[in-house]
Amino acid sequence: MSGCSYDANGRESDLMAHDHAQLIKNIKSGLPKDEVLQDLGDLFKVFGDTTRIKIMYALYEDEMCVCAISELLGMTQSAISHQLKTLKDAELVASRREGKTIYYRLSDDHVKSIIAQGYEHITE
Amino acid sequence: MSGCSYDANGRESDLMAHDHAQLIKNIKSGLPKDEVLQDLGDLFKVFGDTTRIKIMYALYEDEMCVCAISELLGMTQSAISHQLKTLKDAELVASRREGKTIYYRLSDDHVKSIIAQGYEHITE
DNA sequence: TGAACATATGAGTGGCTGTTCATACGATGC
DNA sequence: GCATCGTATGAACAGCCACTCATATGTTCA
Repeated sequence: MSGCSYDANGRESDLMAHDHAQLIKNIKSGLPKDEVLQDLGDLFKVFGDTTRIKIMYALYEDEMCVCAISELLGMTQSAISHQLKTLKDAELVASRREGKTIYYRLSDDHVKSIIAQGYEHITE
Repeated sequence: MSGCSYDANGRESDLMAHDHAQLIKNIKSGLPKDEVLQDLGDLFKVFGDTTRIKIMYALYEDEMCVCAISELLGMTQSAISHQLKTLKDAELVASRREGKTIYYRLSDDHVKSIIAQGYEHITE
């Protein structure tokens, strides 16, 4: 397993250098459910792509239509559309239709907060 | 290119349904440098994995050694060590040595903020 | 209805990434 | 020195993901 000497049943072993069992039990009880942790990872996965970051930044101030985003980023309409779907599935952007055009906007203030925190981290 | 009718030179075209050129110029000037956007994506990529999320959550309250984390998550010491390296390279965790044992901790309050914001987003 | 426009979507593909396995490194105690 | 413990690391491999290409959907206008 882990390699260091602990007692898997929760009792302290003579070989133990530090008390794992109790610590682990405590931390384990404080952790969110696996499902939540999975969802959290999935959410940040959506942030973890430069194209999607650019899209979200583009929508930071105002809504934009798909072709404007495509032009702004110098990328295919198809590529952008696929990414917008990903963003929408994660409920990070929302859209409205106006004739043939579909305008996308950030759906949430969390998006800005998360990006802002990340920005702070890398620029400090 | 994008498929919708805009004038690539920045002038309005008769076919244009909405004024891309000026909008794009404005937004483009407000965007962070490509390098920064790349770094932002790379940062969130680190958050975008369940194992690493679990590790960060485990370190939320207190530091832990590698083998304790391994045991907590029920994963190989090697797997955890690899992920800790990823986290350390992103400066999300820091470590200190105490004899043979190496303790890891969150290196930054941004980590907590980012996770907290993400948590809010998925649980609202 | 048909043509043009704006966007969406499915399949396919190359590149990235998380885990495993084996092994190396560093510290402690004998 | 040598054995052992705790951790790090390189190679290899499987699964995933962002883009491309072709095509479909939905809207407007004539």
